[in-house]
Amino acid sequence: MKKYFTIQQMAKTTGLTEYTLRYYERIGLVKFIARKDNGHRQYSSNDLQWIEFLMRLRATGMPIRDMQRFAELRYQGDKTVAKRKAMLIVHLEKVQQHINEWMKYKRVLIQKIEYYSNLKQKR
Amino acid sequence: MKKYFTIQQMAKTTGLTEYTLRYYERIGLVKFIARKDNGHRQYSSNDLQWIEFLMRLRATGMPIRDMQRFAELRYQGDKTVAKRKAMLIVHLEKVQQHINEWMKYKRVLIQKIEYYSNLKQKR
DNA sequence: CCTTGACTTAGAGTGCACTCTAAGTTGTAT
DNA sequence: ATACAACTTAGAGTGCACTCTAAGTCAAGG
Repeated sequence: MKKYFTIQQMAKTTGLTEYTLRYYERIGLVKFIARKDNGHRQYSSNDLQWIEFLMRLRATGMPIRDMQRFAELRYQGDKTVAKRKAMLIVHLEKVQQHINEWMKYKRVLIQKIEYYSNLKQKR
Repeated sequence: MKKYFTIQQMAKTTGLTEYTLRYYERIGLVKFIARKDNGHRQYSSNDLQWIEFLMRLRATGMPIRDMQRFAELRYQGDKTVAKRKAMLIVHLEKVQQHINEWMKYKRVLIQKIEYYSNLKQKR
């Protein structure tokens, strides 16, 4: 019992616009979306999962170019698993660095806020 | 014994380009940079600290518009401390949210990597 | 019949934050 | 003297990731 989605439903579910969904297809991030008799896209829940994964990669700052590379590998099938894994490991490291950086900046912010609080007490 | 920097030295120290340093002045993020007799900028270590703080705000995703607002308040002096503090508290919350989000995505990445590892073992 | 919601290609426009160029000036260093 | 490193204004260009428009087609539902 498979569930299918129209492009509009996908837009609503993912938060991407229909434009972006077509754009992602155009640039090869998403491929082989099933079509109804009338040519309308029929996204499967599998497609949804893939798009949501893409969204996470974007949200963690992966450039479109790299995502295209990743998608290309994915669509080549299981033989590229090692390469994809390697890409994700590299990306994970970047994500970790980013988190570290932001935590450092967070501390700076907290210090600044504390500094402002102390200033207030003095006057 | 004050230390002064030329724009070139500032560029090197901060990692910003000279263009960007002038641009930040143009849009009001940085003001009242001292000048030598010949009109050349003389950045003080105080200026450096301010610019480095601005860079941290940028690095943590604060839009230029908000930074302009913050800078404006700063240049209005101590009477705006409360407002600046409030801005930083709001920003801190965003930074925290962002860190949480990225940590969530990090876990997703780790799971995916593990999934790939398991796939490999099966073949 | 006509509105709705898809679809197509190709290309233009947007917003952000720079980044650079042009075309000139001025003062210091070799 | 000449090269160098600044400086100015004003505006153009860049790169990214969308976002939208034009101008048309097509098929089902009320």
